[in-house]
Amino acid sequence: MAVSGQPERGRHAPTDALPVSRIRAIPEATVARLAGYLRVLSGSDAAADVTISSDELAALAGVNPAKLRKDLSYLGSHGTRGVGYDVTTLLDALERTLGAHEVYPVALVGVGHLGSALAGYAGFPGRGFPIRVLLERDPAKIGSTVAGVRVSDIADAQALCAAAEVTIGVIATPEPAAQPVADVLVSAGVRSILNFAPGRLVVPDDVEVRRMDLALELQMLAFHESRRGRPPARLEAL
Amino acid sequence: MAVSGQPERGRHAPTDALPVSRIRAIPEATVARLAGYLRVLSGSDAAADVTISSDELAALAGVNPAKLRKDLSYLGSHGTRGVGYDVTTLLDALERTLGAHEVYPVALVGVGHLGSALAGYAGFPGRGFPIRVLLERDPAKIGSTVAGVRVSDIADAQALCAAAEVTIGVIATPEPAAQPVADVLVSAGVRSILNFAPGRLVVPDDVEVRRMDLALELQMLAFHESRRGRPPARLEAL
DNA sequence: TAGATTGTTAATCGATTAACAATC
DNA sequence: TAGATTGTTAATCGATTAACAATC
Repeated sequence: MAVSGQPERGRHAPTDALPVSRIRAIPEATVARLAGYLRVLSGSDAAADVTISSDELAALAGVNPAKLRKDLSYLGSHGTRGVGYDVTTLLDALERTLGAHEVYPVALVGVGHLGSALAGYAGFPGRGFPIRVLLERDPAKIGSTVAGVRVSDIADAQALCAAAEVTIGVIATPEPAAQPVADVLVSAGVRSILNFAPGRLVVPDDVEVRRMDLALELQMLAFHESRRGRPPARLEAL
Repeated sequence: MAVSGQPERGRHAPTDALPVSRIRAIPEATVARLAGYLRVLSGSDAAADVTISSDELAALAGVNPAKLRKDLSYLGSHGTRGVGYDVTTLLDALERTLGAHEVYPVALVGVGHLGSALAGYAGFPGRGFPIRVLLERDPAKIGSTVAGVRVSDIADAQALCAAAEVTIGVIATPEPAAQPVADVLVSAGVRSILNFAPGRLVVPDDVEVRRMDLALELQMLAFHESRRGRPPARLEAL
């Protein structure tokens, strides 16, 4: 596997035997864009062609072609100089790297308006993320059925998540419950959390949290609005 | 206003007369963190103290103290060396810079499960973002009332948004409708859009779009899960 | 071979962080 | 004054982009 006789690149060589896609850590921003490329490529328009150039795909994805090639280089070499990328091969490499071939069972906590709406997304986008567990604290909701799944007691999180082999937890509770719920999910073995409650969660280092913070996003838009010439509707304080 | 007699710092001096907070463009990442500081400071715990140090606030917000001070320096000088930041003054500076004193009327498009849930957030977080207009394409929904607001025809977007002085548009439609809806909002004068539909919107340069892309976030979590030792539940293709 | 396009290097840009002089 | 903490500079780090040699 290792290149024999050649001087080694890195100072240490513990990753020599790993497949190419693991040699370098892929930057977060690149992963996000890779998901974007996968999405545009899967969208039937482009998939019809046998081959696609970095310029074409970059235009579809709305990014700089140099950045796109740099991004794709993290997958290894899947293009042909003078020709472009074979769409099928590239799709496969993207899916493989992103783990998009696999199924990630989801536990969703908080079956209020938002939680129910999320559960209703037909098992979440693209069938890779089936909601297998619904959890609640409110006894009035426990036992009911939402989107075809029985709502269970948050107290049973550990057993249910283990049985359903849950890998991703989604928090759709009111703000004050978010941190305790995260603690419960973590102790139930969940290592990936999507958080719809505002604010930051404190979790162990090996737990990945992605935020969907509506209040934050609105605040960012408000900032930009307030910087525009046009003054907003009305002033409150002051 | 300008420092007389002193050599000028920048090459050009067109911003000399502007208030301190506008002299430098504030990086996007900094704005996001500023919103975080505002949030922790408003959370009654910290607000009780008269003064707070960068170390304390940094700990509360979960960031590096040096970064915090750098971030706050974009607001101008509001701290006292040897003492810390006066909480009231800092809160005011944060609100002023972020435009959090002001009200930003919202138009929400797509009153399905997700849209209704969003509308139900009691006029959106913190009363700064009242939903004034609800828009739909489906005749069956037009005329109904959701969260106390009448659902109107998307065809009337322009008149309704103008009358309500809408500054922020929220897209909660199915994916294929997102781009046309964005076009409608833009032509209705909306310059800030929060998009819950997957994928990228094409808009003029002066329109700010923030994405809340559930599919993308799940994909990011899936990527990290697939890199862990523990193999996920089941393999699909291949 | 000539034309096209990748993969990668190097330059640029911007953001994070450490360190410390200024100063309360 | 001595101790504490800001505001800012400079160093570091990482990501973006341009440019081009490799090569189909």
